[in-house]
Amino acid sequence: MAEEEKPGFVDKIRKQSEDFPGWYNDVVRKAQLADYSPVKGCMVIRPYGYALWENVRDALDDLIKKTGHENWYFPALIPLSFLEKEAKHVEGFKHEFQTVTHGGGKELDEPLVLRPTSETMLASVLKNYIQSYRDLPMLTNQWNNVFRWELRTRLFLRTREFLWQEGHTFHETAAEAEQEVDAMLDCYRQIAEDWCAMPVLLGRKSESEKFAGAQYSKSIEAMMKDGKALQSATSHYFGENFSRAYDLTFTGRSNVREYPHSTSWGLSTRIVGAVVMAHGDESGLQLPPRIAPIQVVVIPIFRSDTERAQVEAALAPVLKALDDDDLRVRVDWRDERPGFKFNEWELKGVPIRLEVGPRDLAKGEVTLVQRLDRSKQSVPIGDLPVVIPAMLRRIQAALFDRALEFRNAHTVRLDSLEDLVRFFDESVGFVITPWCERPEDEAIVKQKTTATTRVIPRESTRPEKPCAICGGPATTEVVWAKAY
RNA sequence: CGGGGCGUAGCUCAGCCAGGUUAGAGUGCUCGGUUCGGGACUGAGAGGUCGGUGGUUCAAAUCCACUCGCCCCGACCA
Repeated sequence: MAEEEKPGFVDKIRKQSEDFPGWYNDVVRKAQLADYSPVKGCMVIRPYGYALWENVRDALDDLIKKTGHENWYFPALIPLSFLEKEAKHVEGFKHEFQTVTHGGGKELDEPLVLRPTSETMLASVLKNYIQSYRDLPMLTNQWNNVFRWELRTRLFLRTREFLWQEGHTFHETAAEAEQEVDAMLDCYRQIAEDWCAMPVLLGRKSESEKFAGAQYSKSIEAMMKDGKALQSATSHYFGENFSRAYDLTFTGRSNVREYPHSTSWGLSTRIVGAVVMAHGDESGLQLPPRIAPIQVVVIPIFRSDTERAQVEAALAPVLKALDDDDLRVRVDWRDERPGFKFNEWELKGVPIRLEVGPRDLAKGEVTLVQRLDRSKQSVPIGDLPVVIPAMLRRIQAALFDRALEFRNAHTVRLDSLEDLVRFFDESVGFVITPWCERPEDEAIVKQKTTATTRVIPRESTRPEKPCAICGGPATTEVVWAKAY
């Protein structure tokens, strides 16, 4: 019988190939990553999803600390007047404010805004700690929640409250601050590529796509399996914008008051949604081993109490072989049939399944099955300490390679508006064109295709051909895509 | 915020158009038996303010109005 015909199949997950958004919702909820909550637009992150986030978080926290930053914590409530000091910033965010107006049953003299981001709080607070060039660079980070009044929400991708880290730094010179922007963007590239196995494009955002209040923004962009782009982290250069708005100054080396140059950069729980959509398939999640909450799930197989005892005894040396702090192993002793467990752990994306049953025991071996392609192999128990870590590394690399191959297969270079419009009419993916950087061109393309500019790639050079949209002299290449 | 779709058991849904016994199915859940290498079978059982409010009617899951929520597509949006 085909899997689709089996009773209850429809209760599992919708097909990725037929209904991508429905598939995404099903996978997130049925793999128990997250769920809807009693509060509109806000989600509950369940233990399996939170463990996944923790693994990404810990890896990034490590990088942030290794690059010299320290973690702080700042208040979640920001006086409205703080936010209003930087005109473009407040203009960009005011429609998303969620505001506390009452305390102790009385109306507050001044409303407090639930932080949508903390540039204004940081500038207001850090001016007390920055007096001299000797206090710079000030390299801060905080892990927190932020609130934005989104009109259309999706689990992990866009919610009214979400978790992230926001780094904020202040520097003596523009050059040093700009280096910081690139250095942190590279940390994000490492998290995306080396940990989440998602190849990303690095580059600068267009003027119309940049962060409110920034001089420029950079981002990493990943391709999802439906060909859409997901902005997976951003890094912003503010110049003196925030320092001036908050009158944050330091005494420079020549004894004059100067404005420091600042940056901010963030990566959020959205990355979890990215991992789901970058690697998942019809059976559910596929988690990169380095961030998988469970890397190896052990399925004992037995038909009687006698066999159960035999399997249990045989499992002792297996678990001992896998007893490594760097290996995350779970044994599934639940009273269910093996096939049920196979399907469930595939839905949850566990990279390796280790089966131990009578047939294996007779040979002194176990069966390893890779989530990647369901390939099976028998391995002597004694070889597990070597075979398992090697297999996890190969799976990690294979997921990255597969995602890169997918992206390459869905990326084209085009030179005209007609070709670009036709591409988005009948296809999905990234389109690279020469561009003159006029915002008017973005409006035209968006109106015709709903695609937007994602990044001006870091490595792009001035093209010889004219702007694909208006025919004017092109100044750069740009990547167009439909985006989340 | 605009357009479309949908709210009936934990989940997926039927019933509504054409109002009429005690509101159903599958799956899940609890207990028992047989099973167990790709989503088992079977017996018994628990589980529902039919999203909410108001209206029409002898009678509303079903018709009407309002409202709340969810999903999709847009707009908006680091």
